[in-house]
Amino acid sequence: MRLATWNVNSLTARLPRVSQWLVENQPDVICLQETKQADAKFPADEFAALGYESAHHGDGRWNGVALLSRIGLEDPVRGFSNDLDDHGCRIVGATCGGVRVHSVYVPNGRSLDNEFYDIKLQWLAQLRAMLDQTCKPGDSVAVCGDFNVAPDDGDVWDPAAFVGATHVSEPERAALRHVEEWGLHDVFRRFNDPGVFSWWDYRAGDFHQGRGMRIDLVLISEDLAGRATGARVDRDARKGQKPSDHAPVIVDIADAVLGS
DNA sequence: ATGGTGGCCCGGCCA
Repeated sequence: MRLATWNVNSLTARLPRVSQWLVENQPDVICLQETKQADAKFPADEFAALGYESAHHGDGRWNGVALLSRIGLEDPVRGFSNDLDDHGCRIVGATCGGVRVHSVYVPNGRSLDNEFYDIKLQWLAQLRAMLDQTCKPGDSVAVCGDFNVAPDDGDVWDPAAFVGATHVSEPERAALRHVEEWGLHDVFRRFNDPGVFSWWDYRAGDFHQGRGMRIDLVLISEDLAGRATGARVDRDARKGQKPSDHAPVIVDIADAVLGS
């Protein structure tokens, strides 16, 4: 199973690049964030022509998340599934090939003293609560998306530049760890050194200067993590004409237990 | 330099 996540920063602006990327990279499941589309505008037909079923959760101008799968897509749920506010279409889940997959776009937080920072912490707590309420230990689960949190200082180009800023603060890192402590593994660093990033600001040539962060995560349950065979960022997708400010993250998972 | 770039959609918000 090839599982990917990509914040596309407007699917309307990015559709040609996304379609081409699907053809070239052949993910079985991909989670998209920041589609910035209403459900009626989501190009389900174009994805269907490429072999993907899809579920989208968006109301227009901001946020918007989607799941695409070519290995089945059952029981889609838009929002948190427990009546908690997902603050503008930030989570969609479905069962794909026996794995309960969630595409998430965690609120940015803006700044430590901003009300949206508290909403970010609450949102991560709600994500954990949703897992507790809808999934059992032992289930195959993936939570993939733009978490707007760099898990540790090795996921930031210069930790000193972010003192007092969001994405690196201890409370949000703790909130992310609490999600992982449900039973999810961030396997990326098993296959990559520190300093491999998934997002670079559009401004000031940050991408070409290597000033990025790893905030796009693929979190997978124990059974899947034990079968992970690789993880990478497709930096090429951040290059060229009209890129998203995020690059796709890909994790490959073997179908059977390795070495047995 | 308290900026910068890009998306939405046209003045200002959001990242």
